[in-house]
Formats: sequence, C-alpha cells, structure tokens
Amino acid sequence: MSATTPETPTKLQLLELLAAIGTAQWRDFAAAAAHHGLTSTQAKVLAQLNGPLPMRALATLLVCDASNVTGIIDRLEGRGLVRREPDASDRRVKNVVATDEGREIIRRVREEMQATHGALDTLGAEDSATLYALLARLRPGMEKDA
Amino acid sequence: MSATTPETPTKLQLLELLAAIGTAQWRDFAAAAAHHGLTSTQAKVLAQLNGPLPMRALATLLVCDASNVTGIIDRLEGRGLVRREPDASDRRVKNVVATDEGREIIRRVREEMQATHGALDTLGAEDSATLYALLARLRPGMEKDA
DNA sequence: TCAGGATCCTTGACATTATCAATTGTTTAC
DNA sequence: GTAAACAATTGATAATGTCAAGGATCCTGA
Repeated sequence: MSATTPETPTKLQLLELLAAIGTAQWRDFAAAAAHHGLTSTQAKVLAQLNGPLPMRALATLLVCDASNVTGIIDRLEGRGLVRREPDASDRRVKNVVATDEGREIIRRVREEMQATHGALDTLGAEDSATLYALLARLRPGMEKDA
Repeated sequence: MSATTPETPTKLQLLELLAAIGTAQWRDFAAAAAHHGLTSTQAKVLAQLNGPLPMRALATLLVCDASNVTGIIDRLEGRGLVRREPDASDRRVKNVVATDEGREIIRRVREEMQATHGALDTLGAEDSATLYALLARLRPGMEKDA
C-alpha cells in the first residue's frame, strides 16, 4: 500500500489530479494571454472560435449570460480580432468569426504556454500516444451537457 | 495514416485535447459552483485552500493583482466561508483559511461535477491507473513557475 | 543601529466581466 | 395568423480585474 503511487487510484485522487492539471494549464494560458494584451476571457473566446459560432453558443460555452457575450465581442471586434456575420438561415443569429489577426494572436498565445509545452515534452512518443488515447475517451463524456 | 486515432499524436493535437478537457472540466466546475451561489472565482479560491495561504500566494495562483484578492476574500469572509489569520512569523502576512462551512461547500461542489464524474466512470481500474500515472508525471512540470 | 529598500496588504479610481429584467426582431408551433 | 419561443441587445448593478499610492513590517548593509 504505497501512499505515493497507488496501484489503483481513488476516483477522488484522479479527480484531484485532473483538476490540478487543469488549473496549472489555465495559469499558463492566462499568463500568456496577458503578454499579448488579452484578458483571460477574451483569450478564452478566441480559443473557442475554430469556426463561426452564434453568440448564444458562446454564452453556453462560457457558462455565462448571453448579454455578457455582447460586450466581450464588442471589445474584441473593436480590436479587429473578431467579426460578426449574419447567419444564412436564421436572421436572429449573429455568427462570430475570428479574423486573421485574431487567429494569429491566439496561435501565439498557445505557442507561449511554456509550462505546458515543457511538461508535454517530457513524455515520449509512446506515452504521448497512450495519454492521447485515454483523454480522447474521456472527452465526449466531459462535453456531453455543454 | 488514420485521421481519427493517430498512432503518434502531434504535440499540437495533444495540447488541443488537453485544453479541451480542461475547458470542459471548468464548465462543469463553474456550473456546480453556481448551484451553490458561488461565483467561479470564489469557488476557485476555496478549491485552493487546502491549508492556510497568504493573500499574496493566492494572487499568484489566480494570476491576478494582489489588490483583487482583498475584495474576493472580503466577500468570502462576509459569508463565513473563509477566515483571515495573522501569520506567526511575519506580521505583514495574513493567512487565509477555509472555515468548516467553506470546506463543506466546496466538497459539495466537487461532488456535483457530474460530467467529470461520469467521464471518469467510463474508465476501468487499469486505465485509471495508467492515466493517473501519466498525469502525475506531467504535473510537476506544469506547476513549475507558479 | 538604523536608514533605505523590499515585501505584504489595503485603499481608491477605473475598466472588464458577470447577473438580471426588459425590448426588439425573428422564427416556430399550433 | 396569432401566440409562444428564441436570439441578441440595452440598461442597471454587482463582482472581478488592473494600476498607482500608502501604511505597516521585514531585511540588509553601512
């Protein structure tokens, strides 16, 4: 019964570890975003914008009120990092799209997450593949009710 | 060359997956915190308070200005979830400690992270152990410069 | 020792992010 | 075609964030 490396970790232990990793990653992300004059929230929004997203969808992703998103997008749009586009099939909806500049700045933020990069570099190809496979199995369940 | 399950994932792919897991976990956490009348920030602070922590240390962990922490702790203290204690060896320092009620409420928040719990439940004992070991190796590098 | 610099926390002014209630325009269901 | 439902915005207000400045305490070195 080793206290340091349990053969079968408690769900609570695994949860705690996963939370710690998530927290550390967030610190890394927030610090990198600040270097580029972005607030954490602005960076988080840019990170979500792989494709066009309705305001409402953003609110759901950010776990916040829809009215909040209006102001956030206003500011990002004012800095030219984001654009509002009308939706083709529903005129109520406005789709948010990252501009080239927006995509570029978030790319640089991700590049600068040194702690995260450094940590991942300690994993060999095989371990990386194992971790990737496990996390990929976790992902759908985690995103279920979003 | 399978596009869905790469044998050796790119570092970028692994990074992206890790970020997605972290984001989903945060959503789960924020939603559970709201159920208990806590803002995300308040819950995040409570989650950090395993032991006494100086205000300054909290600011570092939250990646924010020290002055910000004053107000956050003021409100948590007003609700009886947290206490300020003088430091024994340095009278400038105030250590923040979670009260019994504070510990209880954050325990319940963690309990209610259903998406995360559900996702972890899909892993068998062996996979859990593997994931735990891999994440444990990642952790020190991620927390290095905090 | 004690003067200067550094550190910890707080305050005050202000920008950003969050909530809620109400409004407008549009869609959907009946 | 009307009523209910939904998307986004506005306005009011609270919470969170930054920065500059200040008081208290610690530390270092002449």
